[in-house]
Amino acid sequence: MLQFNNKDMNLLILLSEIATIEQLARNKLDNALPKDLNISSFSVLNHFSGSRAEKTPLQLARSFHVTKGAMTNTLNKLEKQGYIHVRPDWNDARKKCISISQSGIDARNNAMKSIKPILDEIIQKTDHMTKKSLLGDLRNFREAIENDKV
Amino acid sequence: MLQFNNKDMNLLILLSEIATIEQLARNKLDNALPKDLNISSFSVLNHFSGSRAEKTPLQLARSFHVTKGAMTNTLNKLEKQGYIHVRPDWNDARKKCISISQSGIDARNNAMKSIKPILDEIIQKTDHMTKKSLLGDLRNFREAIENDKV
DNA sequence: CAAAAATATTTTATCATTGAAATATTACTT
DNA sequence: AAGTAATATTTCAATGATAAAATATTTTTG
Repeated sequence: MLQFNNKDMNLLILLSEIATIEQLARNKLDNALPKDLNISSFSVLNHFSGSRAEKTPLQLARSFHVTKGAMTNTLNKLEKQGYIHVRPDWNDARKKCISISQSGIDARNNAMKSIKPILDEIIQKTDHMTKKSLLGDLRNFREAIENDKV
Repeated sequence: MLQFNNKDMNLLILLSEIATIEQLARNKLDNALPKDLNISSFSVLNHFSGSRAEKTPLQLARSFHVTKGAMTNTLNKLEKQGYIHVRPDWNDARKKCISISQSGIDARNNAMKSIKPILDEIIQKTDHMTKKSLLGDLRNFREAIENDKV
C-alpha cells in the first residue's frame, strides 16, 4: 500500500515528533517568560550568560540557525530594552559587536526564575536515562542534518 | 558562577538542540517541497495517507499541536487546492469531517518524491542505533512535556 | 589602482502562527 | 422547555520568521 520505503516514513515520524516537542516547549516557555522577553530574546541573553565574549549579529544568527533579518529584529529589541551593548567593530565597519549588559544578566536570571517550575516539572517527569541518551543522539542527528550546508 | 542548577541548564540545552533540529529540518523540507505545499499542508496530507479515516478540524489541530485557527487556515488552503474533502457532520452541525481526495493522495506522493533525496541523505548520515533509540526517547520526553495539560 | 566579488547588516513584503473574541450548535440543569 | 454551559469552527490583530533586495564596507583580482 505504501509506495515509499519504511525508512523514509520512519524519519518523517521522527521529525514530526521533534516538531511537536518543539512547539509544546516553545509555547510553554513563551507563556511563562516575562512579557518583555520572548524565547528568541531569552535565548540570546542565555547564550551570553554562558560565555560573555562579544559576538557579531551574523555569528548569533548562525548559532541559532535563524536568518540575519530575524537576528536584527531580536537584537534591536534587546538594545532598546537595554539588555545588550552594541558597538561598531573598529577594524571592520561592516560588523557590530554584541555583548550582554548588567541589566541583561539580571533580566536573564529573572526569566530563568520564571521558567524554572516548568523545567523542573519536565525534569521530574523524565527519567534520567532518557535525558542522558537523548542529548547525545540529538547531537548526532543534528550533524546529519546540518553538515551538508557547510 | 551559575546561580541555576545544572539540571535546568542541561534541559535548556536539550530543548535548544531540539529547536535547532526542528528549524533545520523545516527549512530543508520547506524548500524542497512543491511550491503549492508547505510543511503544514504536507503533514496533513501525509497524516491521511497513513489512516484514511475522516477527522474533524479539532482532532487534526490536536494531532499536530497547533491552534484551531491555524488548522482552519491549512484546511482552507487544502480545500481550495482540491486536496481534501470537507463535509458537515450530519449528527452534529458544529463539526466538519475532513478526508483526503485522490488528487490529495497524488499531491502527497509527489511531495514525498521531492523530499525523498533529503530524507535519504539524513538516513544515510545517521547510524541505525541513533535513530532507533531516538524515537522512543523522544516519545517519552514528549509525554513528560505534554501530559499536564490533559 | 580600479572593478568586481565577497561579506555584514538592514529593509521590505509575505506568510504562518498565536490568543482571544465572535458565531453557531449541542448538552446539561432544573 | 428555558437558560446556561460546553463544544466546534472561524475571524482578527499582533507577532515573529523567511527570502530577497538594498546598502555599505572590505577583499580580491586583473
